[in-house]
Amino acid sequence: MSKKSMPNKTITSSVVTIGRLAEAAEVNVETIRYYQRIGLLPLPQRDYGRIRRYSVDDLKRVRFIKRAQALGFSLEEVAKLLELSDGEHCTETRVLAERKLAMVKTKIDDLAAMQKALKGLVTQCAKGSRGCGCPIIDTLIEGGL
Amino acid sequence: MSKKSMPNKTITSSVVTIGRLAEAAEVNVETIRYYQRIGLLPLPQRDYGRIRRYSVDDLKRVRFIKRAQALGFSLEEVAKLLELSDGEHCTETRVLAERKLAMVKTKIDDLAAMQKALKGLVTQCAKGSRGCGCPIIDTLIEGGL
DNA sequence: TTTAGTTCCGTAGTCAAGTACGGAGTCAAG
DNA sequence: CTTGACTCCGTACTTGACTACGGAACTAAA
Repeated sequence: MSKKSMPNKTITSSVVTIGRLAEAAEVNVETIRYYQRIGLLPLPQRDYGRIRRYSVDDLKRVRFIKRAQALGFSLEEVAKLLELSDGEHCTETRVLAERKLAMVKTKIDDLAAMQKALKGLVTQCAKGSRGCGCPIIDTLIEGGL
Repeated sequence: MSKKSMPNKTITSSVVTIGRLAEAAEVNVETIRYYQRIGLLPLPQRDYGRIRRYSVDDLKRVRFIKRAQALGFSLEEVAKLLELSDGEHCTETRVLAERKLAMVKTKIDDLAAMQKALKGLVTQCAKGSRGCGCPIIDTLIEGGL
């Protein structure tokens, strides 16, 4: 049982303990408990004895949280995104979704600009031109000195 | 002089004090000082008297930092990105740039997936279909239950 | 020349997001 | 039925990224 190995750990049994969930999601056990405390993760029923059992859905949820975070969303924002999933209240949900969409679009545009700059840099460096700097800074500026 | 107003404050004079720089970049004065302390922002010479003067380049730099942060880069990563700008050491720079490029690509893909999910949600909601939830969570999962 | 409004600098406090700890309870294998 | 690994829970500590504070120095306008 390797601790940190092949990309993407899988849960074979669909009902596991916190330890195996954490391992599969590649986070600390305490992180799971933390997410429960702040309400980001539901505390599952304890079907078998005193110890809680987690499902594949829980794993998906944790992974989603982690990746959304890597995209610059705070846990509070992630919570909002997750709310959309199980949303009633259509109108409300829609407004929120549209707001998030705008946010996402900006991020994509910014990253695309950054990508372009980095690509340019790599090309320059490949050519072996000396002093291969590039004005990366300019990539994320939308006017207004 | 409105404190928080029109998008994108401009620096008219190209040589300003820390207060005006902070205002233009829409950050706290202390944030500027913090960035200087950790070496993210160069401390400018004090040409006129004891007080430091900042240029448009400094403003650009702060704005870049803020936007890169919003894209999920830590200040340490931002520092690396900025190093690329004034980079000598072509080979090294290139390796780093390529690594960052991969990172950026992943982010863009993730965001694109999220965008798609959100769009789907908005459409569903617009149709007024009841119980308009969507599996946003699934958007950021690349296989491996 | 006064003086209100900065700026400077060091140090300390805050907030989000974890991480660690310790003792008691639980479970599964031997 | 013991034993070693794991879980539970509360509380406390840590880290990254600011944010606030306070007193001395500076600067520009009246």
